[in-house]
Amino acid sequence: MSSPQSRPARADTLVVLDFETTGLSPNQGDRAIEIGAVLIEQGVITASYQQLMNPGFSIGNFIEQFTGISNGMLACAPNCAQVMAEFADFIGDHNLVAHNASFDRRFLDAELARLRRNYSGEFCCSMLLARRLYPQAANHKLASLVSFKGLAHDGVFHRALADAKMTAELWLAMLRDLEELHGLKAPSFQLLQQISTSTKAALPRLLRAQAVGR
DNA sequence: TGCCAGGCCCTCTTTAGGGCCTT
Repeated sequence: MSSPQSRPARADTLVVLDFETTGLSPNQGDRAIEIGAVLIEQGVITASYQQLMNPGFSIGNFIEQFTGISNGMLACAPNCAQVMAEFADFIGDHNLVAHNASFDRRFLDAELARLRRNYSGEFCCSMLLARRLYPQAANHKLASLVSFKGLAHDGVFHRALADAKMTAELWLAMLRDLEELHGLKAPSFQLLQQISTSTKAALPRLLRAQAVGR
């Protein structure tokens, strides 16, 4: 439940996060094995967090190959409870962004529920926003969008901090495009949530209304 | 018993089906 706020949250001050996991569904017993995140404050990345975590069982070969995270690497990592308690402190009460946020939100909720911890920020999905802003992109996978926007990256994919940094750069690029192409300077986080979940048909009217209202 | 993700969007839809995206 959102608490009353005196003014809308900024869209350039939030935490961008990414989980690597043992599979696709915490409801099927999957667990987080790595969390990576960056804090963006007023459009600048000011802090980062990355930690492997031991899920308590061996991960499958597919995940080892997919992420480059091995069972050997996880054997000496702290357990999920230790890491997620620390990470809950990192995110604080910031709003949150992730690429395909419904996935990361499920794992964040599941891991924090085990600790009886909670968080007050709201999620916005960079993938849904990119679908609205860049319908001409070949697809809306994170790596494809990074290439589509010509964003700098270090060639590492499917590791939590690397993906969180790329998502953050994509998010900042979308903020720039909203200002340059649509006249939306310093949009609120709530407006970006609204844009990301609007229908394709409703988007032009929404953007016009925001531009006119300024 | 048999199956096994789930949320979101799009479309010749809406009493539905299929594709995308995340690991």
